[in-house]
Amino acid sequence: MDAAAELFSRRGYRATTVRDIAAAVGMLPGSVYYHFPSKVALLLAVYEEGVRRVTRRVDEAVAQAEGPWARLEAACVAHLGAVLERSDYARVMIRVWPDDVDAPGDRDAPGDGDARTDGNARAGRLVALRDGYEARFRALVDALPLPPDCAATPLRLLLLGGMNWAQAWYRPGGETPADIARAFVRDLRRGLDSGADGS
Amino acid sequence: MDAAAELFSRRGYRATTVRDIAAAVGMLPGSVYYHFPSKVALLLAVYEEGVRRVTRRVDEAVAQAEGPWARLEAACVAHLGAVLERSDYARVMIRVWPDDVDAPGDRDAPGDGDARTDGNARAGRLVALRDGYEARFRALVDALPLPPDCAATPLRLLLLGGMNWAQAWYRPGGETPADIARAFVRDLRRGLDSGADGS
Amino acid sequence: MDAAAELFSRRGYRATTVRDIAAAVGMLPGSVYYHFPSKVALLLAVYEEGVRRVTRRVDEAVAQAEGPWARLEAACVAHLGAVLERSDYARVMIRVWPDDVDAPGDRDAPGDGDARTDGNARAGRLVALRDGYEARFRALVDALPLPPDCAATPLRLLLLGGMNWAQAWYRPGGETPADIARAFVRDLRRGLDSGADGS
Amino acid sequence: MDAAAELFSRRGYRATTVRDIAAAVGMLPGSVYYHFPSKVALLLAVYEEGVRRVTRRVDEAVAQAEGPWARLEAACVAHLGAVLERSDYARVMIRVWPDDVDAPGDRDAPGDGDARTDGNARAGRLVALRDGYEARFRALVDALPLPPDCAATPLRLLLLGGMNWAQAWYRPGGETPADIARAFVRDLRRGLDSGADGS
DNA sequence: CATGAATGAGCCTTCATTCAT
DNA sequence: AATGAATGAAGGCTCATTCAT
Repeated sequence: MDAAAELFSRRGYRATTVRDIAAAVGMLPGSVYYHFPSKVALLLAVYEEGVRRVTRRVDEAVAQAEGPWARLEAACVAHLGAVLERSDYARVMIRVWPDDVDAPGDRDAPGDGDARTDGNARAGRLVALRDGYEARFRALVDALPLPPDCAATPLRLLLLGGMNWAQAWYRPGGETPADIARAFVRDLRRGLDSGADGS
Repeated sequence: MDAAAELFSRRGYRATTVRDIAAAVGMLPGSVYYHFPSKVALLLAVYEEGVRRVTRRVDEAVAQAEGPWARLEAACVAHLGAVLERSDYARVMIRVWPDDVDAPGDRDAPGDGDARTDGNARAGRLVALRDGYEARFRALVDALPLPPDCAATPLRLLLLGGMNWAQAWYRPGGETPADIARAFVRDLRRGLDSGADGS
Repeated sequence: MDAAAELFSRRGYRATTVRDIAAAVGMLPGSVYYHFPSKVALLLAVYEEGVRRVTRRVDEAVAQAEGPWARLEAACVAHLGAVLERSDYARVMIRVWPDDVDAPGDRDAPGDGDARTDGNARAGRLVALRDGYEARFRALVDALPLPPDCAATPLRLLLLGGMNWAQAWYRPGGETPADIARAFVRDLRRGLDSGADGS
Repeated sequence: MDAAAELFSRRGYRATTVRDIAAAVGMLPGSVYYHFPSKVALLLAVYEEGVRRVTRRVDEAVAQAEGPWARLEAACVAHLGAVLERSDYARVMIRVWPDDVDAPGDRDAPGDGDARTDGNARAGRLVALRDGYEARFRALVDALPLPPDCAATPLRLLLLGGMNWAQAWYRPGGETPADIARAFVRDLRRGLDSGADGS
């Protein structure tokens, strides 16, 4: 029944109705609630499964590569493949913003109003899941033999962002996700400045 | 009235109600419709203004820089600054996915089903606006003195994606958007591989 | 399974779900339907049992008392005890209004519209049960040596109403139901007793 | 629009749907929410109005009577008239039990589970309103010249209960509510009156 | 005897939108 | 230029009920 991942990944969380999901599997809306207590719970389950799958895929790919750059490249190939083509579950991780799940009526909750402090539990769960996953990339990038004046953080953020954003422009049929991932890593690895001049 | 940009950028299109927007300016929901024929039209106006603003900002920055890398860097600093801090309008460009505006009831339209062909007019307008803007970056990257075997497209996509995705993790108070943008460009420009080994 | 009486008596008929009842005995909702054909049937069974129990209790109490006033008092002590403390089944008789069981969709049934004439069969059953039980009190009050200008009906209605309504304010810990019942009867008796005899 | 009182008083709170109420005034369900933020709020408004009306009626009647028994009788005539015939609003006070408005899903709320301690705010409001009103009767009964061994509380409870429960059996066409109320008071008075005087 | 899975009608509520004033 | 009142289509969710196993 978890092909609800397909709808969440394609239309986003809010634009997907429980009715849509039910209809997609030939059920009636009420029936969904036998399996999941709420729409949010369904999303959470899908999201978790997405993280689980992409994590396994990446871990396997990394395990088979040698050398820090090769490992990072393997991870990126796995990540981008999952996120663009392989798995609706993984796609959900990218398409759904954590705060999409905040209750619509919970605005101006009592309190000092710092939404980042008393942050919603559900959104928080999503963020935690994503963070847990991305820790892998942190480790991979930290293991790189980088020039002393080059910080790992922006590099990681650039790479992950570039891949995640790919959902905005990627269309099947052109270059494969694997090719794209390899190009990204290669661009970062070697100097792009052919020499000449500069600023 | 266009401080609706704030809500669209913070909560997304679907999670923002016309009521919210009206209330934010002390109006009643019906009154919004005197100024804009529909919620989508409002978004479009905001989106267009966002594109306009970020375009101007980028163009000005580029005009004052010399050399292809410096010009790209200036553009990135302008872009990231707008998208992260400066402008709710610009933020909307990133936060709102074009297909968020597709009519909820227009699903499974009859036809051959190629969403790219019969694509929704409103979503199409948004895409067109974004594409028009991103053409600047295409030109900027094409002007770079790149190694012969290095394609401009993935490079551009990586850079833009890295910047746009920054909305997902950026929090004010740390490194400035300008610093981040410069780090991104620098990382791409010079080689990151310190030499040693590889594979 | 008939500890569903507890829920009906505490929450009322409509506020109690079949799920609640099933869960209270460690079953699943569907399983309830092996034992009872419908929720209404369950209520009816509980209601009947309630009437049966309170009837037995009252009859026993009355049998052991002598004199019309003493018999009435005994009946009231038994009734109020059952209805306030002793039995969830009896409590249901008071808490559930007969028309609570009318089918929600059966409104504006075609016909002459006299709700008392075409009255719903289920509600009617409940009313009949209650009436049958209250006949006891009618007899008890009719047996009282009342002044000639004092009608038995209002007296009975006042007494029964006062007792039944006690569910609205009674809290365990204060005066006992028996004390309350005795006070009610005594308040009515003084002066109503034309003189003759008594308990 | 407050003719929703009619439905609440006739069918009870839970059995009355917002659709019913809207239909009764030729509206659509959503339109009700322009005037009241929720079904509970509507009930509260009706309930409050019911208390207000019955209070005014009783106060006026009491003001025109002289002597403690006459004042009590006047109050009862007013109360029973309102509750049985005059006002749907007043009827709601009797028909709707405060805990009918408790949220259906709020069961097993966190905490030690004493529902009477952490009682629901909405139910509490209803109880407070009713208590405020019934204080009048407390004062009226306390002012009665009762025999020393006769407690005012059970007397009041008997009388109020007898009247409120009348909704369960009263049918228009027979004795009038005023007659019934007078009979109730008279039944109680004879003998309860320590002798002195009266109306 | 009981469960797991599903149904379908209905519920309260939301929300973009309309329109006379 | 804005409001007040309504609309109507959904939306998430509940619940009595069914039924094959």
